[in-house]
Amino acid sequence: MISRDRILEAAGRVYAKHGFRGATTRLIAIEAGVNEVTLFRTFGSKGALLEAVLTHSDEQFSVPALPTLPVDPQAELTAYLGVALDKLRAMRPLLVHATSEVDERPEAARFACEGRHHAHEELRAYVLRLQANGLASDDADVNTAVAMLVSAVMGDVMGRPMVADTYPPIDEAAARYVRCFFRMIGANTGAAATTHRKSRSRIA
Amino acid sequence: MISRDRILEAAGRVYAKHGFRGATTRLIAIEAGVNEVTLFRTFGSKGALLEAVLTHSDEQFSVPALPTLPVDPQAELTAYLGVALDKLRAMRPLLVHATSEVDERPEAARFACEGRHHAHEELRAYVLRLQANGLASDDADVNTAVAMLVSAVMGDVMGRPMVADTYPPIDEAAARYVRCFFRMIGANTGAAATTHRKSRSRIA
DNA sequence: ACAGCAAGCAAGTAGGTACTTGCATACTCG
DNA sequence: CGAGTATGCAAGTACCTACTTGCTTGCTGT
Repeated sequence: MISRDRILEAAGRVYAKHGFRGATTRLIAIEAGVNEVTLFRTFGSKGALLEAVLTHSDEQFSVPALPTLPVDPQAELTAYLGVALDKLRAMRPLLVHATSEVDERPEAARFACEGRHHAHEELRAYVLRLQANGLASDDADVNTAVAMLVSAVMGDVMGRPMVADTYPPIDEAAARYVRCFFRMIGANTGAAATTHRKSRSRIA
Repeated sequence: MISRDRILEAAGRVYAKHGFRGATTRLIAIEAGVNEVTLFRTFGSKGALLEAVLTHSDEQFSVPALPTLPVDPQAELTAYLGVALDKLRAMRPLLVHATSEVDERPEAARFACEGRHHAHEELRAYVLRLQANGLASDDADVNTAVAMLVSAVMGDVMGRPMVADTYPPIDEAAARYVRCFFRMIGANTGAAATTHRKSRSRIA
């Protein structure tokens, strides 16, 4: 039963590279250093194997929750986005293929959607807490703002490898998204340290 | 030579539905109501056909430019985003498949990236014009804000069909993104008509 | 009327795909 | 030691894929 894990991980890699149709059982077997029959004996069929890969993959995906009581919103959000960006970048290839196969393989839908939905709810709740504590303006369009932030993160992860030059520098991305987001929801960006950040506002 | 166009459009539809590997020549021929050999006689190979589909598709894609001299930024941007959203939604399936196949079919990259890059530059230039005319704050992080707006549009197009409930209502989307964007760049949202829009700020 | 060309049709080639079967090998546990 | 179990290997099945060939049909322009 050692091979099971080897196959799972190999399948993950091959699937990430070539998508479902491109991930042939032969390729997966070779990548796992395992005989092709073992693959069928262990998982039954290619479809079942790929399903196992997806559930296995989003079991491993977890982002630390945002604090219930906001104390330093800017730092908290930046850290949250930083972790989310890292984890999402690691699973980008899987995500993009899963997204494109949602129509043909419905089991991919959960994988491609669940995360976004969860993140949206978490962020939305957090902003409502900010509002409740007077840390964000009341007339903000919270839902749209959060949707834009989530899209920014997803867009960064999905698009940066293809068109890097339209995104903020990778090591500043999280912080910049947060600052822009704070302006959207009318939160004062780091009350105490109102640094004059004018010089940083242009890039290329 | 009637069949050439029929094949091109049929190939577009089949490719949009099944991706490159799933778009078999047989399927395309059937969809076009044409014999399979005609397809090879006209385009030479499946790869060449799909390349023709992509170039054909982004020739047709055009969004009206933003005005050189901004007079009603909110209306102008909203209209611009509205058109972009519509056009992108129409080509979403093509886009998502092209994105997932960038690694294997480099000719798909141009198709998947060019639009985003162009839109970013156009929007960025527009915002700089807003700033020059005193219609947007000078300390805004223009590049990041524009990246977030573009991501919001792409995210809406790509994600809404899968997780509709996290996005603003489809008929208000453009306007809401623009309002949030204006807060990001410190633009006064509709100078003359400072309507009390507090009641509209929450959704679900 | 006749040449030329676009298209259909039937059949075939060479290779890849998921998946199966039968048998041999090794390793583990009682 | 001996039974069970996991794995490897060789071969095969049935089907799909891109692409080709040779021949026929029908329409078009001169």
